[in-house]
Amino acid sequence: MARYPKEHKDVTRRRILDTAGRRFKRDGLDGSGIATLMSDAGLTNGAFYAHFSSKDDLVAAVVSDQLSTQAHAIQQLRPGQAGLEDFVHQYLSAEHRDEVAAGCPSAALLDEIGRSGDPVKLAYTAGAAAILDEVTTRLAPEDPATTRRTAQSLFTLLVGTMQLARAIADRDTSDAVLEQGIAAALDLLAL
Amino acid sequence: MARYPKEHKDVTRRRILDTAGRRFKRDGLDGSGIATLMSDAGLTNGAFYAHFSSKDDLVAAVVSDQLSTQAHAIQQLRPGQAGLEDFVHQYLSAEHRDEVAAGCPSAALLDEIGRSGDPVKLAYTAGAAAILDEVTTRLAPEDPATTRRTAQSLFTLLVGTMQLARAIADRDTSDAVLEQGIAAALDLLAL
DNA sequence: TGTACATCAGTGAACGCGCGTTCACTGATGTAC
DNA sequence: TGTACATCAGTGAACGCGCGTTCACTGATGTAC
Repeated sequence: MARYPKEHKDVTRRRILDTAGRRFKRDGLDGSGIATLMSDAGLTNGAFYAHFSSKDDLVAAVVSDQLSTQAHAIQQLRPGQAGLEDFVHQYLSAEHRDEVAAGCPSAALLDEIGRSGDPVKLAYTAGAAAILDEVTTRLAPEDPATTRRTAQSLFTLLVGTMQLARAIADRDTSDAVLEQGIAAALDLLAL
Repeated sequence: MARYPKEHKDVTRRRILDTAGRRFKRDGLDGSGIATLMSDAGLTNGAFYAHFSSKDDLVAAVVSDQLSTQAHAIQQLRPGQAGLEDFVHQYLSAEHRDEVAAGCPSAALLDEIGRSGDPVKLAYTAGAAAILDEVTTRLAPEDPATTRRTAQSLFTLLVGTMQLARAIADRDTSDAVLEQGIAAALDLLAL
């Protein structure tokens, strides 16, 4: 197999990015090996280095891809604050808590990204800025400084709440954490 | 070496817990191996299983220990809300951001704890409840439900903000994230 | 008080395994003549 | 149109290494006589 049409390699790369995104979020960056990941993508381990120069390179690419996907999803919501309210309900749902692989990359990986090298952090920095910009433009920008603060508060509150809900062993307590989080996030938007 | 006075084994266990706490927070749960960890504690790998039945058992013990240490630290603060304001400033400081090994276990490990098994999650659940109780009792309990919500909001906001600050490559941007986080957390306490 | 023995915290080599990465190779296709 | 060749995405075995865990052993101490 080779000499495929031009787009073939791009298609494969995309498949690796999607597979890696799900695996990383489910099993962590350290908990996901190249060989099993490539096997999940229907390839063998050796093919990996035709697409990425190292695991770190893949991690940076996945972080970048996942965050821009999330920024796009936020763009697609109902316009204005109403969209953010929808987002809060989606984000702090039991479904999102239980579907880590398909969920928010920050909730799944943020502390591991903090332990990563500069290329990964740079990818995250750019991606997070795009998301915060998107949230900020949705909040009426009467007072830009305070609005930026509200956007960041909303983001960190959502991420922290989801991580807490996932770390709690008892389902009822975890559900209650999500409910309190929703109320707190909506309060924040109402200010 | 053996047949030490009664307390000797407890002293060694404590040393392993402290060493493991620092390593886990710095390098992650998956990123810390038993052999190097025991070597840091001045012992050889084999001795580990005289103290813990498995790595998971150690992780659960460390999580429990770290969170109860944090609950105690919160107890020692100035009484009432003033103590919580002090805590916000300590927590969202550049020093705390840069000293992961000595810092908050939730900021360093929360998403990895969410990926762990039930014993670890149970240890976290109990530890987090103790911390939230401590914070709740410091907030005037006029309205217990709302107070609990404020305690949880403060906790998730602090953890999320610290993780975000650590994941950002640019120091100035990270400093700004901490400042915004402090303002948001103090706003929350002022309500 | 002096000696023999039981205890058990800690030693260190070994186990099978999966890790990230390298590399000589394959073989279906597009291109050149 | 038909044949020879170059391309290169993907193969799969191999590398040295660190992982979590097991286990026969050591040897300084407390205890029994």
